[in-house]
Amino acid sequence: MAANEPFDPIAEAHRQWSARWPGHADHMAAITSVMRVQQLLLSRVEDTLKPYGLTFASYEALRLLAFTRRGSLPMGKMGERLMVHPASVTNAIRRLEGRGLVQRQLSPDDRRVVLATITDAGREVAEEATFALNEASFGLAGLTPEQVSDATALLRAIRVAVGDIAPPA
Amino acid sequence: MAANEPFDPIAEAHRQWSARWPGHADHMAAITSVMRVQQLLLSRVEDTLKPYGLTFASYEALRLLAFTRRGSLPMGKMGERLMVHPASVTNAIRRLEGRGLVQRQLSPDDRRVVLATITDAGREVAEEATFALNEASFGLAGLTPEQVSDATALLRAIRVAVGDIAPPA
DNA sequence: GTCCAATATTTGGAGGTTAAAGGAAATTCT
DNA sequence: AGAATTTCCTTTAACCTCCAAATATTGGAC
Repeated sequence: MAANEPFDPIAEAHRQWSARWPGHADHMAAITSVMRVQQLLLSRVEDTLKPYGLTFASYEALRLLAFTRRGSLPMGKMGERLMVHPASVTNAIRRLEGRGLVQRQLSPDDRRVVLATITDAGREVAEEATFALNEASFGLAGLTPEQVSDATALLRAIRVAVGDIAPPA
Repeated sequence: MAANEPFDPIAEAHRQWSARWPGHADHMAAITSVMRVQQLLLSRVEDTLKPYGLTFASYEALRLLAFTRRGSLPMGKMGERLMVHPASVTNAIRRLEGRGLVQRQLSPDDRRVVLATITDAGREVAEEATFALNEASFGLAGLTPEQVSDATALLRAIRVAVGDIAPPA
């Protein structure tokens, strides 16, 4: 995966773009860089999670449940917090349920609602996986703390520009 | 998709993390931000491409072919340049071939090699889609040029830290 | 009381990604 | 030559994402 070639495909694409549409090359390079870095970091994180039988998506669902007081949340709320489509939540929870890390039950208050509840086994796996991820610095060990917080700030600016979150007060 | 709620799930997750594992919260937030921004930008780009019947993956394949002299490239080379798994290339090219935007033939020099060649129709679609993406600034219109280049530089630092590319000389 | 509209979740389908396995062709070794 | 290895590509199998179309339940209007 990590080719470490002396050749950078993104830099090459930027050259091509500059030669034809000079005013737009930087935007293209930025988008492509986001895609590439996401791919690299996801791959690293999933390597760390593999021993626990979790993908990043299922880890996030489990972690979210572990954070709540009662250890349970309606499916819809999970989709909001994880910022993914409801169908993705259904999918992830179904698999976790199959492994006994989560249970599902209809809400007594509103029987349209499905409550996902983390089990003791689920809490244990979540705790161990979290330790492993923290230990690995989520794959960002090679960066300085400043680089990490600068990157987060810039990404937050993009989220604001795109309307994902409100601008800072 | 763009909820624009007064509530930021990533900020909330960062709070939770800080309360338990203070030294690792920033890494977690950085990773999660990369994932989220990738999702947002991909969605915007694909909205722009939709009228042309292209996804971002297939657009990139088409654009890559259009950049070459003869308009053709071996499948393997495409995987390297696009930084994706060979199976992804097979997939993307199969679909493009079905639409008549690309043709496939065995290389006369080495019959293990499959050459993908862009057709005239393919060049036309690539040109139009590129115009649309440039016009939309790849979804980054709300950012200053400095923010765009800063983000790209920081993402390049991450790629270096992760071993994706060599450090600058 | 009924009926209709909104809400919550699941299902099915199209695409994308990777890993693993297999066939065919080229290359290398003996 | 002949055999073994390597390379290139495709296929299959998991998973993830989203969308669109059911289903079921609630709640409000009449």
